Amino acid sequence: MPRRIDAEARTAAIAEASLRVLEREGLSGLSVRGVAAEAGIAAASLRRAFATQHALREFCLQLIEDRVTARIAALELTDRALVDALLLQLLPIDKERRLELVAHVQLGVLSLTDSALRPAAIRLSEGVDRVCHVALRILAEAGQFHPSRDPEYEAQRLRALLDGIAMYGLLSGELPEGGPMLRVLSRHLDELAGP
Amino acid sequence: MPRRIDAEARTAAIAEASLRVLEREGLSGLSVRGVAAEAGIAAASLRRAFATQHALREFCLQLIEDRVTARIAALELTDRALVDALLLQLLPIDKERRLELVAHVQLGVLSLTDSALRPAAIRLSEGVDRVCHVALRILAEAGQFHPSRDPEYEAQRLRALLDGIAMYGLLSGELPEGGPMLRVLSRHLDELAGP
DNA sequence: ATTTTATGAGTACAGTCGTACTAACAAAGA
DNA sequence: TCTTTGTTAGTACGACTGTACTCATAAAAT
Repeated sequence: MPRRIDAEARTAAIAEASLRVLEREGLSGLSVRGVAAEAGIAAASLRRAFATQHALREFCLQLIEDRVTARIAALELTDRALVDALLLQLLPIDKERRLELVAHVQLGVLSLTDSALRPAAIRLSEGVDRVCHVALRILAEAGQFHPSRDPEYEAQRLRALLDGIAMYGLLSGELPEGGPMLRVLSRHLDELAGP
Repeated sequence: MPRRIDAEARTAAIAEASLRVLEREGLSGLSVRGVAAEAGIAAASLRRAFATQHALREFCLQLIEDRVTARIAALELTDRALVDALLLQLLPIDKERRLELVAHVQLGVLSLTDSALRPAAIRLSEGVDRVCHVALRILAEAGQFHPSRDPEYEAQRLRALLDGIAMYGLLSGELPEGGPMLRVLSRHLDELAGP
């Protein structure tokens, strides 16, 4: 009957505008009017797509996970090269990934004091965990993970290392492709092949 | 002549109230009226101590550094036990350290979009770096850092690992003293003694 | 006792916030 | 063509924000 619109595309466009606002202005910029202006729509239209601020914030976290997942799924590599590419998707090595990461930590920090947002933040965190586990399994299948090493320990260590490198990259502005911090990650992965 | 007051104690009390507010309510709670109420003083008095919001936020970061530094200086341990204690001061293992860390990341994330706050945030970050370097030097002097290892690489790796564990601890609520994440750190330090 | 200062409480201003409306308009299905 | 739906734009409300005042009071130094 009526004016049909692609609701999914709308919400996705709004959420992507939200990520841009989050990176440029931070949490305080994630307002109804601000996001609507960034998305180029009326505030009332945004309000139709997301009835509350909480719904918008929650969907932003979901979008980040979706985007990272999609990029990872599109990787056409194997073995160590795949592991490298996998982990790089979670680090601020360029503008696109930095955008996601800034938005991610902004909402993650908000979730520390906004209990309603914690489930979504924890879900995203578990996704990072899964990536680390998968990365180590790929290394193992490629024979680049020494049998004497403890997979669970290494997974948790890799996860912490990854997060720490990401935080460093965010604070220092950028993570140059061949820079010292990425070399730390690469060297760490190298060592996993030995005992 | 006049009613003399301990300005230092006043600003410190205000900043400590700010940290409590930051942990309980997050960045949006760090308002003039909110902090003044938490500190039990009039808003105008807070405004006398800190003329702008930026001054207050900056001083909070400074206070965090001072508190951690003071705790570290008070440690009366040696060798590996000192290193353990040193690094634990930067992790959310109890309420006091969690308070500091939550406030730290809140302001750190704010500094991503508030360039005026970045110098202070970077200063605090460099303090963490120094702690990591010192920790490795203590290990080396205790003979628990294998000569074949690269000190600079290990310092950066330790720093990222520490930050990552801290972030995990914040998100998961608490870091139990003998929990898996602290065992990761301990085991990592163990490995530094070998080649 | 007088002077000097910081305090507390209060008021004010111009913004922004989330949320909730209304009303006019545009487009697609029946 | 008519109906249904989503769009804009605009308004409104109460609450909060940073900043900037006033003013009476309490306390320390002279």
